[in-house]
This record gives sequence, C-alpha cells and structure tokens, in this order.
Amino acid sequence: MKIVWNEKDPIYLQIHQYLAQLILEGVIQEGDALPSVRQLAVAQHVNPITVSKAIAMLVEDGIALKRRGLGMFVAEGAAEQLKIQLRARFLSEEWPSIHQRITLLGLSLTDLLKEPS
Amino acid sequence: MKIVWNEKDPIYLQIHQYLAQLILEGVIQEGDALPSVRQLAVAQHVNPITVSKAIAMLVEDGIALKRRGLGMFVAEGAAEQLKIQLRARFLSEEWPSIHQRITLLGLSLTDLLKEPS
DNA sequence: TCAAGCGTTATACTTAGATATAACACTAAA
DNA sequence: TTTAGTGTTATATCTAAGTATAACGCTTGA
Repeated sequence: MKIVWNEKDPIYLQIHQYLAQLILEGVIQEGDALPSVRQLAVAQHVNPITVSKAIAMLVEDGIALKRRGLGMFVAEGAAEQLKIQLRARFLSEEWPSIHQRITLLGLSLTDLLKEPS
Repeated sequence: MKIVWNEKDPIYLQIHQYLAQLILEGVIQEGDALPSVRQLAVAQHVNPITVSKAIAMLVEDGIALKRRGLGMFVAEGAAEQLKIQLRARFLSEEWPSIHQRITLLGLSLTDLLKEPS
C-alpha cells in the first residue's frame, strides 16, 4: 500500500491515517512491529519528527506501544479499539457539520452513499 | 443567525460559510446588501481584513458584487449559482475521502442518521 | 565491548493565519 | 460642502503549525 498525499492535510496526519488504515485492514496484525520511524521517514522522503508525531498519536490512544531501543508495536485489540475510536471521533467531531452541509446543499445522503465516487 | 465558531477552520472561511448559508437560505435575498465589512468586523470582534477575505471569495465566485462607496450586494441568481458551485466543490474535493472513511469504518446509513448531535 | 538498530530531542527556519493601526478613495445625503 | 457611511490597502507584528538538520541516548546481539 502506498500513501496518496494531498496538499491540504499536514503530513503527520496523513501518515497517521495511513498507519491506522494498515491496522484496520489487518495488514499489520496485533503484536507486529510498526514500520520504524526511520524506515518510514526515508521511504516517504519525510522527516523523522513528522513520522514520530503520527506514531505518538497512536501511542496516546493506546493503539501502539513503545519499547525503548526496539521500536513500536501494535497493541492487543488495537484494530477493534481503533475502529471504535475513529468511529466515535468521526461521528461527534466531523459528521455533524458535514451532514448539515449535505442537507443545506440539497444532496441526498442515500444517493451519495450509493455511488462509488 | 449567529456564527458558531470552531477552532479548526480559519476565521475567514467560517465567515464565508456563514454568509453563504445566509444567501442559500434566502435570509439575504438577491439585490440585498450584505452586512458591511465594518459591521461584521465589530459584531464578531474580528479584523476588517479578515472579513474582507471572506467577502472577496464571494466576489471571485460571482456571488457578490461590489459597489464602491456603497457596499457589497448579492448578485442576480446568486442563491442558485452558489448552490451549484458548492455542490460541485463538495462532491469533487471533499466527499470522495469522506466516503472512503465511512466505508473503512463500516458505518451504515442508519449509524449516520442516528444522533443529530 | 561495540556496532547497528531503535525512538527522541534541541535548534532554527518557513509559512499561513490573524491582528493592529492608520491611512486612502468613493458615494450619498444633510 | 461636509459628514458619515462604504470597501481597500500598506506596514508591521504575532502566533502556531509544520518541517529540516543533526545530534543524542537506549537496547540488543554478534
């Protein structure tokens, strides 16, 4: 899987989303090591600090564990936990205003969900 | 109607959205004057330049007209035009990634319609 | 012991956004 | 003509976010 960059969001958020997706889809399983900060930084032509920020978010949310000198590992139950967290966050912080705009623009939610845009 | 501020988006974008909403909902009709830059700036405790930015976007999109010394006015057909523009922008620039996330999180139409938080 | 791998951090630069202040140019009505 | 209302603009400053460079300290295994 490759990261598809966009101009709008900060790099560290895009990396966070990329890692979250890998975990959600089971590409990285529980107990597995995450790609190392340095590896990711080199592979994506990005700064280690930027990658660190993304991983720090996962650690804060209990999704990843850090083991000094060794690397970062996916926590037990991470996939399920992550899904719960991201759902809650999306529904409470993002969806309300998006939904409001959809309504304001007279778009049909049912139609929107049908079409693979 | 009052502006409900959020921390995330730049102020000028939030003001733009506020004005767009007023026009879309017909609170300000075609030919009407927009609230003046100075009025808005004072009322919202914001800098005139910031308000100017928001209105400049409306002018660029042909939604508002400037009449020197008089103020800004809502253009003919602005509501319809605005709706078309915002729809197109939303569908091409925002919905695809939102839709992708909804799918990834396994959210259903029912989930999305549940809580009007 | 020490090399090679980890993550971390100190310092500094760049940029976008927002602000403050103050002046400018135009229009209508008293 | 004057006044009070429009929007505009120039200059400067401030802040937070994001990034780059480079060095640092920890842990394991040869």
